[in-house]
Amino acid sequence: MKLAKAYEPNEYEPNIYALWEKSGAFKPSGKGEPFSTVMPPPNANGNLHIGHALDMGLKDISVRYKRMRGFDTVYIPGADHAGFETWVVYEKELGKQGKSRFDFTREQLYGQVWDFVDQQRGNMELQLRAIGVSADWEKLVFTLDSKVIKTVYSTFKKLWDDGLVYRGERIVNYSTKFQTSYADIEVDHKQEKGTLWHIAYPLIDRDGEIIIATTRPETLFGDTAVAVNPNDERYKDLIGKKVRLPLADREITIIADDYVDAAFGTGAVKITPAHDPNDFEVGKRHDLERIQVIDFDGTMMNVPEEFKGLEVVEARKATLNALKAKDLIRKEETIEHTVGYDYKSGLPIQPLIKDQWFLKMEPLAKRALEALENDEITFYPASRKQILKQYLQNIRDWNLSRQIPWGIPIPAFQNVDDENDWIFDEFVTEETIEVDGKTYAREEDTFDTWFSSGQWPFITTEALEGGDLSRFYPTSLMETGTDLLDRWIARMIMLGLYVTDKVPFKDVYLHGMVLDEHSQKMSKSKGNVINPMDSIAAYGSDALRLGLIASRSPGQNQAFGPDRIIAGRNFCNKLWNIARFIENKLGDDYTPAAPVAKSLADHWIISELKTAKETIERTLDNYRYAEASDAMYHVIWDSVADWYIEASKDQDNPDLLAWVIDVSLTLAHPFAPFVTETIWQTLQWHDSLLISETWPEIIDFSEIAAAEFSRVQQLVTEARFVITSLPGNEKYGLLYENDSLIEDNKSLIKRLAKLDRVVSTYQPKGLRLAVSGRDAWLDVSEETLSEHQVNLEERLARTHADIQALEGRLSNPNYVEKAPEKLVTETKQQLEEKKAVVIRLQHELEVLKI
RNA sequence: GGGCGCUUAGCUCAGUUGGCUAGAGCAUCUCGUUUACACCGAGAGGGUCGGGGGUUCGAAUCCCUCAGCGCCCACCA
Repeated sequence: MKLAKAYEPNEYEPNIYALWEKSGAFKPSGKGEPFSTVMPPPNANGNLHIGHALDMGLKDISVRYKRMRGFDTVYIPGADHAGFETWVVYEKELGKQGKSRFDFTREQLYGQVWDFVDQQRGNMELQLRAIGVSADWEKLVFTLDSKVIKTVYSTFKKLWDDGLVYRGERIVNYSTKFQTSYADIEVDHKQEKGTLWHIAYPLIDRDGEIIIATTRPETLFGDTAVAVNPNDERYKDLIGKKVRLPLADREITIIADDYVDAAFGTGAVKITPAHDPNDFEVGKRHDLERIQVIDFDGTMMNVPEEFKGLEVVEARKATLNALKAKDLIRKEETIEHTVGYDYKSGLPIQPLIKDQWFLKMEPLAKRALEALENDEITFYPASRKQILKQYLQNIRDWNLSRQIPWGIPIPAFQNVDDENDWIFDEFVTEETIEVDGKTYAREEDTFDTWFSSGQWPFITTEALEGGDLSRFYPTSLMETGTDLLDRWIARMIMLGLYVTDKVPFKDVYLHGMVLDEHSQKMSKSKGNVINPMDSIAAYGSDALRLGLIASRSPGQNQAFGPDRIIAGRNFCNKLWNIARFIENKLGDDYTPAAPVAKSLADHWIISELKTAKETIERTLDNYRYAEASDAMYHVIWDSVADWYIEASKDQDNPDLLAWVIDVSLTLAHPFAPFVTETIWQTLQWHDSLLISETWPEIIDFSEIAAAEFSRVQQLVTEARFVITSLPGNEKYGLLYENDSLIEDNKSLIKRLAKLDRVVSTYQPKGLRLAVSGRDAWLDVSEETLSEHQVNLEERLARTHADIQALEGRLSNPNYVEKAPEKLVTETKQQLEEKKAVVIRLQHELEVLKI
């Protein structure tokens, strides 16, 4: 088959993917040591972004590489119902239809979102295929599959039985926009300027007032105390006295608590247990009443009529106005403080009291810490392990409840006659159940998505059931974004250890964010988003993958622009054209025989491929993808294309040429799977799939012959350099004296250096190629030669400087004694070579002067 | 307040046990229609590796310090 002049990825990629999928190449072989990785399930609610392309691409490189190296390999794909994330998207859809969640029952909503997600999912899975992931699709797990729910429930039951799960009234981070609570780590903290208002609370039973300082005056209606530090002399005799709460016309007591910092504000703090986590704690210590004044929809409640129903922002203004009217504001100061925001809506998070299911994290974190101490998991980059440890050391209990219908229902029921009587039951499709003659009502909340995601490795490998993938647990590699270190990685480790007694993965690779070409975060609003599907359509899947991994190191955010994709595209085309040349050279009826190195170039290219292969192995074994890709790129472009192909136009060795293309394609396959497989399929001597090939074996070659070829290269490079610096563009001949290397490689050198002729002579003249270290001259005219005197002198000076540096090093006794012997020997050798060059150059200059 | 990271060529970045003349892609300049490729070939220019100090025979790499940038965590109202 004849190849088109340029590689057109879109013509081949879908067919190649279908070929792989149909052949069963993605399935584990059942032979060899297991290698497994689990896809961080993309949200089933939309399109993949560039970060997915990076994430999936990196993993796929490892998977393809390990598969070729004979591991029993599996890449388990997934899709995430993405509870809250999907819910937000769906609620927006409802809004467009003029409806709200309150128009439907929980079952109706669940069904509707299910259908919505079902439509989106197919699209997402097609995109994963376009990216080229070699995942075992038959093993795909959706986070709402029954087996997921079953495992999640059994884990919850175990936690319940072990007393690690509890229901409690706590201040939770609440999104009034989406009407659900968040986990602590989902709150976006922003440092900003705010106002600290000093407000006078009049004393009762005596004259005077106490001035409190607050940034949230609107919560004043919920105050149930004023607190001061017990050691604060200013307020000592006020402790226990009562004040009149302005506007609310209620009496509250001044209490003493160590929590209060006498140096901050006025040293007196209003205590609002229902709307501030610290005040909540103070309230517990002093047994204070909790008055909720902000409703779950973000409007005021339990307040005087004029404030009722106001949004928080409005309520603040109204409260301040009312206080001003009564002349109770003593001072306003600007302060820097941190405000928690809803990461999704951008609105402030309201701390509100709610009964929620919590998980006691300390015992779980303790085991995770032990595993980290014991180096049971290797992190790439290593520094993230320390960060994770710190997180685990300061861990807080995890709020598992979400007030959204889209998710896994929490399998708990409450006795309708006794609010403290909760039982575990999986019969969540019923609103009420009867147990022991008592009626129990279903918990309406669902689990935080990350509670199920946190069990992903042992769920997907069916480690608990001993399914046919259970041999892959613990998984080999977990690869995801750095931003998921605490919300996902930490939880997988903790829950993995808790449920299976094993760490869920051996290696963790964390990649940074893909930024735009000016190092700005990509976002729809900035309009700087690179869509992976657009890139694939324009340049091909391999180009995108090559571009994304180039020069990227773990954990580091990195800029990315079209230049890199284009460089990847160009490489694919280069590979394509190497193949075209070889196909043309070998002909349609070529059948390969055992390759044997004949020419110097043959020995050299085998040596080059060997070095590259070893580099790729060493780097890929340590997930240094960029370096591996770089080694692959350069051996193919620089060594195979620029030198070996050129040399083979002069001295051909068909069997070795076939071997070189095969090895090149195999080495490149993990990085550029589509183009390499496409080419493989067109080479008529293959009837197999490249994806299922084994990693190349290097054939015999002579180091000496390979080194000889390097010398030919040196001479050619020197000749090219000198020729380009000469005026005009005439062709020159090469003269040489008694040099068998040149003699034996005459026509090769002539071709590579584009010389007119190469002839042996006893009377050399012209320009000596002194730096090449050979007795060779370019046959140039006397005029050209004298014009080149300056050039020669420059080179002589440079060589002298090199010699000085080398001699300096060798004259240092410490260097000679302490540096490795090999290094010292090399230095000596270099010195000798440089000296020889000087002699040649000097001789040349003398001749010129005559 | 605590922690982490970054600062290397015009741009974006590699450089993992300290060791040849510090690399890549893109960009720039010169030349090139050679029977794979202009999505190309040949060649070139461009860096006191943020500043200062230290350890070492030897530092982009290790230590200290200063400066600038970025991120994460944390209940100071």
